[in-house]
Amino acid sequence: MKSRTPVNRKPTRNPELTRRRILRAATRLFSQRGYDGASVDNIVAAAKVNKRMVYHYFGNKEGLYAAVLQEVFGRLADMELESFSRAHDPADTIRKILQTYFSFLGENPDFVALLAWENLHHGRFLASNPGVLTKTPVLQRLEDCLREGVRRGIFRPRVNVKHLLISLISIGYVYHANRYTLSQSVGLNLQSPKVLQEGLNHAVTLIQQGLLIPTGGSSAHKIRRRQ
Amino acid sequence: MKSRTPVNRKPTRNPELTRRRILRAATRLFSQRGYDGASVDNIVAAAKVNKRMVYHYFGNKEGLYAAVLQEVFGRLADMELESFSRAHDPADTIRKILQTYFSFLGENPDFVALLAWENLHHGRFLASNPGVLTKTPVLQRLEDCLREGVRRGIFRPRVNVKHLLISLISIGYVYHANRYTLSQSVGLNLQSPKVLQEGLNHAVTLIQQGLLIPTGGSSAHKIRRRQ
Amino acid sequence: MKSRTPVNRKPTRNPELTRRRILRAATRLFSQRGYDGASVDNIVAAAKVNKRMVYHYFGNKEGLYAAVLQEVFGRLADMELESFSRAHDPADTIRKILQTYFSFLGENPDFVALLAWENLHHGRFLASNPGVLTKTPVLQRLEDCLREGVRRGIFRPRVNVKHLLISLISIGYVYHANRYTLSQSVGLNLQSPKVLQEGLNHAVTLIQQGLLIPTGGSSAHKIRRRQ
Amino acid sequence: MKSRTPVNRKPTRNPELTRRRILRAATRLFSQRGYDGASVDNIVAAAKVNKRMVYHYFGNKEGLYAAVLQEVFGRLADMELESFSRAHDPADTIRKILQTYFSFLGENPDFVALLAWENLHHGRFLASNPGVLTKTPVLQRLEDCLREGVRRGIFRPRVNVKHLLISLISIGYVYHANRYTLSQSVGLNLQSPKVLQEGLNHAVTLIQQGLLIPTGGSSAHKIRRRQ
DNA sequence: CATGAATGAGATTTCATTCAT
DNA sequence: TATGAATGAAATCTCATTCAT
Repeated sequence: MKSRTPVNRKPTRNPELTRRRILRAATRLFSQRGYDGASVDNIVAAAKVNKRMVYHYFGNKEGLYAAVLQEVFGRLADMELESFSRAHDPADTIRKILQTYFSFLGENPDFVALLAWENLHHGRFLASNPGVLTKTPVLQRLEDCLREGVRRGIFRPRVNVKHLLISLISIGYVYHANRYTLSQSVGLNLQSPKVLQEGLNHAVTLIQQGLLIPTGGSSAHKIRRRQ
Repeated sequence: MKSRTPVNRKPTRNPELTRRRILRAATRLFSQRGYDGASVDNIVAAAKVNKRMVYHYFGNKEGLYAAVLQEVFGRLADMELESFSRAHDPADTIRKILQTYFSFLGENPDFVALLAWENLHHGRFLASNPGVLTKTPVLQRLEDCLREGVRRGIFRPRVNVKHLLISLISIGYVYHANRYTLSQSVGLNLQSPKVLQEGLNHAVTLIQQGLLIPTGGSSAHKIRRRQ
Repeated sequence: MKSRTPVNRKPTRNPELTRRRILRAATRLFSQRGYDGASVDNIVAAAKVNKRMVYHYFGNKEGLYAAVLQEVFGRLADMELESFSRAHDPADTIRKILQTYFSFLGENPDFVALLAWENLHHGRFLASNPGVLTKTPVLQRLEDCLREGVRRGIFRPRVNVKHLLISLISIGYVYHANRYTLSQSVGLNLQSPKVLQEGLNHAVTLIQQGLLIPTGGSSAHKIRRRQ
Repeated sequence: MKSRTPVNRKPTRNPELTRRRILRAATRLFSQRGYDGASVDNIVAAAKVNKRMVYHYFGNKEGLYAAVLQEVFGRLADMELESFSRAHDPADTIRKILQTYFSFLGENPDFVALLAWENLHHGRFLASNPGVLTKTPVLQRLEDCLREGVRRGIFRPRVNVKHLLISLISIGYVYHANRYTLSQSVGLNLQSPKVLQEGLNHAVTLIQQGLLIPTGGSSAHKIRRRQ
């Protein structure tokens, strides 16, 4: 049984702006420090809004985190819908996919970080918000590409498309997500754009080549039999 | 409404055991929840030791975290020294490296998680504890392997060994580190050992193949020119 | 992780309904959780009205509470005016009064609860809102009844009517207000209508009997002397 | 990932005293303001201890409340074991029980208040802490007393002992628990010791009388038939 | 070596209330 | 009349760390 007489100062009275400011600050801080490392206090200080507004617009910290994930992971979906629409020749398609993921990850460090946080939390938020991360349409595109490559007699048959997509994503991903540890253990400065470009070129060649029909050389033969 | 009747546990008086218990609990909790998510209280509760002991043995929370990193990242170094000792034929070596990293990451989820946390923190602890993660000896081994492959006329020349190592690590790493998000977006259950085995086989073929000298086929030619 | 997509409900534009909805929800929540336990947010959520309306119609939370008390305690006054109108024979009147209070309390758990809250708050609101709980007209009725009983030679003289009224109210009250603790300590399920009916019958006999002129028996004599 | 360097001032280092101080302050404040009305801040301020100690000793606010209930309700159990041990003559026993409850409630306003709070919360804490309020041993004592009274030919047979006990408790209880509202509606100052004493005397007479075998008077006959 | 009591700061969340529209 | 945005204070509880024994 208490009475409280709040003194108001100067309300912003711009709901959309308030919401956006919170979301933007939260995106930055969650991706930098993770769910536990970023406090609501940090976020509202960065967003320059009243703390209460987080609860007004997002319910609670988890709700805010979910909204951030939705927005950031939505960028991937948008990108995937935009790109990969037109058909190219098979080898080019492979290159295009690699390039596109590589660029996207490079330009969206928020995404890279949040994806990593999410995996570390065993996909806990994604599990409770299905639809935030959906099955990628690139899979279909890649399947068509592989089939076409085989039809033209340049690609090996029976390549598993899902595992291939994982390979394509992996190589790009690790350059950005594991920048700091890889720099140390491999001895390459992965912050450098030049090195990143080298990496992408390397990967394109490696994987395009890896899909080709093997030459009749004896050693190549040996390789295939060993698996 | 937890019951808080304090139980006077009698002192353990076993310094080495106490230390190990703390380290074990901390490894689990730090890898599960990260530095911020795991509290000293959580750790001592899991380790069933007195809280003060953490400060006794490790100075503070950061010291404990550093000790955990040292121990866990040390396993990688140990593994790298053990394996890759003697030369096989080049293609086999590639397979062996891939396989070894893949197994190591599968068997050391702590390592995978802590590596990810560390990257998310921009390698902050690794930077202040140099020597925890050193330049890998595998690089030399791989370089020898590549040179031998070229000498035997089966591998392409001018393959960048550092980027190749990154590729080798990447593919294995992502299967384990991005298990949860990849499962959703690609539609493969990466928890399944069978699927993991498929992934490894796929990767071995892809990369071995990717290192071969390309056939004289027109399309392959096109590929190389495009880069 | 509540979903907070705001739904723009269109204004009700029905002042009387809005007021009633607030009052109804507040009555329920205040009686369930007390003044401190029921928040304005709880109440407006239950009433499905805009929070500002509480302040519009009732000034503030205390005003709302006062309005609730007024309404609920008014029911007692109404009941007291309705019942006990015409004279019956004295013993019957006693029974009637007991029965009526008992039923009223059983049918108005809100009243029971708010009365208890009010006592726990040392009658704070009643003190600042005199007239909400007035001296009961039943007192006069009971006095007449006692006098008549004495005149007829069946009731003891010199029975204090105020204390008698307290006794009548007490027994009914406790069955409803202390339902939960009494059930445990006495071992009767006071939720059961059958048990409540037994209790009422028991009380009627006990008190009717208690008002009679004691027999000349030696033991009864002893009792009276002992006090 | 924050660092905090706490500055300690002057630890009390007296666990038993600290615990007692918290418990005493909590008992007072919970009984005065209820669970919701008493804040942990209020309690630690009154107890002059560090807030953290509440959580150290009692887990959380609910745990503290449970401990308070245990202590306060324990007083009733202690009282019940102490009193009512020796046999008196039946009428005296009735008086003794009434008197004892009346005194206990008068001397333990904490108990009265917490009992009321607990009922208002539908016995929520008692339900989760069974054993705090047990079936009273007075029941047995009262049963013996009734039987003896019947044997001696002074008490009516077939009086329900459980309902009688409720009656005995009720009358004493209401004088203390409903002091504020009853004062207003009946017009008696229930704060006054003199009035309380009158009330007790009234109740003793009423109930002792109510247990007697009814006289053969015609009106008394009518009463019994009406039920 | 080991214990658990003690601490101040800060975490998330809810409070009653007022503002602009 | 009605809405929902906005607010400062305070709620419960946890944090990393240090103290006396």
